[in-house]
Amino acid sequence: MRQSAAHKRQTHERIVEAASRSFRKLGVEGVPIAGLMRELDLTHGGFYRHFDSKEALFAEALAKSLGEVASGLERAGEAGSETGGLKSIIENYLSVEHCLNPAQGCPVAAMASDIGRLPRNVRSSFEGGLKDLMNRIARFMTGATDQDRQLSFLVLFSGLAGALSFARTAADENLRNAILKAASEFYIAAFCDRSVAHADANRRSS
Amino acid sequence: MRQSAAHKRQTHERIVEAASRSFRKLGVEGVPIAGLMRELDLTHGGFYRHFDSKEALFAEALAKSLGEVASGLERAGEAGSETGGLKSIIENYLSVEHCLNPAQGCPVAAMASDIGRLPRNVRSSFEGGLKDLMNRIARFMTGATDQDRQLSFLVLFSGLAGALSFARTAADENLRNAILKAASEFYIAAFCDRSVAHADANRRSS
DNA sequence: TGTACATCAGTGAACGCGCGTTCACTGATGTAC
DNA sequence: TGTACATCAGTGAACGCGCGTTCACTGATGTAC
Repeated sequence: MRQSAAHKRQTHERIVEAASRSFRKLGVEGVPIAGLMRELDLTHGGFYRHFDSKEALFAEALAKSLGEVASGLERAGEAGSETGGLKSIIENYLSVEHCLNPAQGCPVAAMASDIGRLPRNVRSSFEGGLKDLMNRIARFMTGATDQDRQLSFLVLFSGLAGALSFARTAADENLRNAILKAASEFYIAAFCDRSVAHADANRRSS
Repeated sequence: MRQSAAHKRQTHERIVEAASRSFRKLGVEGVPIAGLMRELDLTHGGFYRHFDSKEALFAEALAKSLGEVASGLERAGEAGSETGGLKSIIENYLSVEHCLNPAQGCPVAAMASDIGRLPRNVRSSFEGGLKDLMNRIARFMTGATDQDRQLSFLVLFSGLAGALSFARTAADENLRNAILKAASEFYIAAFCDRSVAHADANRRSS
């Protein structure tokens, strides 16, 4: 029952899509290939017509979800452009909705520790996707040079991911929401209002 | 070959100690019980004389490492008290050394995503340890009330953990060090120098 | 103090299970003539 | 346009392995007399 080339591409895409959601929700080890394929009404044997290994799928799913996050943040930034865009980006990232839906959210917040333990070559390809993200969003940052804005973005992004990831560890809903709110206000004040502290830090480091 | 009660306590402690290091380095799934016991020149069968399950060990190891982090940060804060303490805490947390040694470092930075996926009861006990940590370190924060200082601490702590965790995903050493440096300078500027932005955020949230 | 017995920390084989990966096979699709 | 053949996406059984956990056993330690 061979399928057409177009159908193969579609199946490949469906696997990556489902994997990217499951990995974010359950972690790499929490997603068996057989289960993933069953979810798509396929059997596990066919998996290796599409990917060399589970790790290769993970790398591809990670890249895809990182690209989606970039698009989402870009959209949020453009939608809120009358207040500089960045405020919308921060509020969007630290929303209760994002916190409650890791499967559709940022892979860094959902899997930072898993990514850190990956073999070097996979981390390098991840770094590529990350630089794309950085280049698309850095324009919303304040800062004199491109490099300033890029570094600022990395600081902000890691802080946002840390806050979201941390909020998700909270068992108590009130604590979780308090963290999201406080972090959101802090980063908006630090990076949007006048970015005093932040500009200082950059100036001193140069 | 029954051992004395004192010897049992000592063995228990050795297992927790080795586990807390291995879990931080390799993640929960990366540490088989048999391997852990072998590392201590024991066999895996005896494990269940000490713990109900692997998960119970994880909870205990997590609590222990969280307590050690609290002590380390407290020590750093007191050592650098002439500059307010907080600067030392931040520099200590975001040091290259901490980044390169997850096994001896902060469990939140090393395992945030794993913790978020834990069953609720384990997350609740983790939250207890976290509140201890918060209560010990919040005194180094600026802020009018206890609650202000505690919330500030949570924002700072999650940001630090995010930056460290993110730096560890970087395949490129220069990028990794740049993130650590930029984040360190940013958080020092935001929370130590005058804490302008931060005080603003707190004021607005009340 | 000595003796008989219960306890239980630690051993090592075994159980049951789920996982990533492989492979012979099927049959619809694409291609060469 | 029709026919013969090669390709290869997907199937489902199987392989090999490592894991968490259990269990009968051992023998030093603690306890009761």
